[in-house]
Amino acid sequence: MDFAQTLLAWYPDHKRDLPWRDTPNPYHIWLSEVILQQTRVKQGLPYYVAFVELFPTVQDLANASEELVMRTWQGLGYYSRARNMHATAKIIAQAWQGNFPTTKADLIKLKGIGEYTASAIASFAFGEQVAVVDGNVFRVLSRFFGIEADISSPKGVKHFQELAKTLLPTQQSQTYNQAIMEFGALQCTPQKPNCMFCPLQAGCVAHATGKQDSLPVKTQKIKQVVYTWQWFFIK
DNA sequence: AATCCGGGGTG
DNA sequence: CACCCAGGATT
Repeated sequence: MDFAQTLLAWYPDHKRDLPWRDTPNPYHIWLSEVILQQTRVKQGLPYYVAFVELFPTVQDLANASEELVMRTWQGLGYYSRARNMHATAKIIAQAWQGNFPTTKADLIKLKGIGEYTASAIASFAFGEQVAVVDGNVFRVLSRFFGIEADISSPKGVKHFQELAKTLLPTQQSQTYNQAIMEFGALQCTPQKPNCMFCPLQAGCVAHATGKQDSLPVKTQKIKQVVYTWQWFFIK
């Protein structure tokens, strides 16, 4: 069984039951994707529930006050996500008559929707044949194929995006995209991946070479936050 | 290409 | 404390 088929077989028995799964509603999918940017599912889930409850449709979000939108986002961080989301809701409500753009090409033009999110919405909501590449996918691919391209450089990112394209199955590409991300989140985790019980173990380069902990390669300037005893005196 | 944006969990 | 999280925008 090849890479994609193994993940497709693994997925049904392991996937978490999340409210934005198994829905074709592009508005709900978009909400979840924006909320989950650089945010763990456990932290984002209650915010997703709150947004759907307060703003059932994209028109409702568009018509909401900036103050209410920001207040609902309060505590999630990366606040430009909320401002961009609100602006994009207005664009979709007006220029698109409340109907989401249905292609990655059109989606990526919207504020707060980049390469990843455009691909995710196009795949999950509209079944477009595009590979979705997020932090989970970088990790799974770099380990399984033993790729040491640096994911903090545009060149490295491109390398993984090209590889991801070649792996995309012609059938069930949408489910496959969700499967590989879920696999990265639950099985091929950043620290202490569960290699002992892994359906991809036999073909995994990182497992064979013991490089699980050094992949993916990500070189980045470490921002040094200095904590000193002086803080103690700040009242 | 490098920086910035952030709260929260993990080892 | 260092690193990471369903990344994107700006410089």
